Amino acid sequence: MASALQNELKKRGPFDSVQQEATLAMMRSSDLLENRLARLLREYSLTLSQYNVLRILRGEGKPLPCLEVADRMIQVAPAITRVVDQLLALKLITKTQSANDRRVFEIELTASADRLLKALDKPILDLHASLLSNVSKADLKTLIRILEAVRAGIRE
Amino acid sequence: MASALQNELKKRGPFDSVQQEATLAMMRSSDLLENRLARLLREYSLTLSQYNVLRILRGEGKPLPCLEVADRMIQVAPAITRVVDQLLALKLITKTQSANDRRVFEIELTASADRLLKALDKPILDLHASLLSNVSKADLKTLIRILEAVRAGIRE
DNA sequence: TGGAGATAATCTACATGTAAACTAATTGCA
DNA sequence: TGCAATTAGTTTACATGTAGATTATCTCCA
Repeated sequence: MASALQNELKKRGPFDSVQQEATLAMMRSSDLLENRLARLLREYSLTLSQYNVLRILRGEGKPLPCLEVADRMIQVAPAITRVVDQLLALKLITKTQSANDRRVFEIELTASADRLLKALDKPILDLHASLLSNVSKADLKTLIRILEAVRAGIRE
Repeated sequence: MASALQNELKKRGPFDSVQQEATLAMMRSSDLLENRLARLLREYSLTLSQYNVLRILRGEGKPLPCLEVADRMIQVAPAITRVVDQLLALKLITKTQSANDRRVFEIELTASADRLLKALDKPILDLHASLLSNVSKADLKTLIRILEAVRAGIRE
């Protein structure tokens, strides 16, 4: 015999929950944002992955090993290898074998990448601002805080 | 001459903003959640896309045209065509040409899909609950509310 | 010192997502 | 009526993400 609660849930499918709704909301919102960002970057012949690698390297301000970059992108090693190859071909990074540990290859931005990133700053900033223009700063800070808790919980 | 504000921003790279931080937070959180869900679904030989199609069809409770399903997934038409083909091969859906409009193909769950979804309900519910277990219900509701505003703003 | 296990990165294979061009069918309107 | 524009869906081509196996190097410790 179905409970009243179960009957109520049936309206939105069995076993629905606020956790499920939140997860779907995050995935849908993120997809939309990714699409918009990718569309802007395409005008500069960059993919989102490529841009992220460049952004991380600039954020760090010094050369980084490949897998260090992968970690910060929640990406898997083979994907980084490919992106690094692409960026090398575009002469946006250099890759040098570390003297200390010859397994490690360190990645560094070229001057050309610095210029490209500089040219991208304003358009990217504007896009971010415009995409989230109808969300208050206070809400954005709340959002960031809650999402931090989400990620902390996922990684155990 | 650099302003005090610019100097301050330099700490985290030029032109950083709360909007940018929020966007990155959403994308990273969503990626983590997607990975976990995909991992669970793989045990049932389903991809996240396939599961989403099934879930949407069950939620609707009646047959839906292909592109109607695509809309709700923020997916592009060709991707749906492929997923539909896969689900057809797995005998989890049926596809019938509409009599009213012969351009339209309506998709419907099979009894086998109903059983599969039923078997998945509990594990999926548990996973969602566990992934977000350290976020309070109140925060989840706030999260959902803010994300709705985010999406409303993106679609104009 | 030397071998087992760990680590950085790559290679291969495959599934998925997106864009662009295309087909078939419908609608609107002149 | 009939043709232009629109819409549903497919096909093709290509870029990206993930898994699993592999290579090269390093670390630890018996």
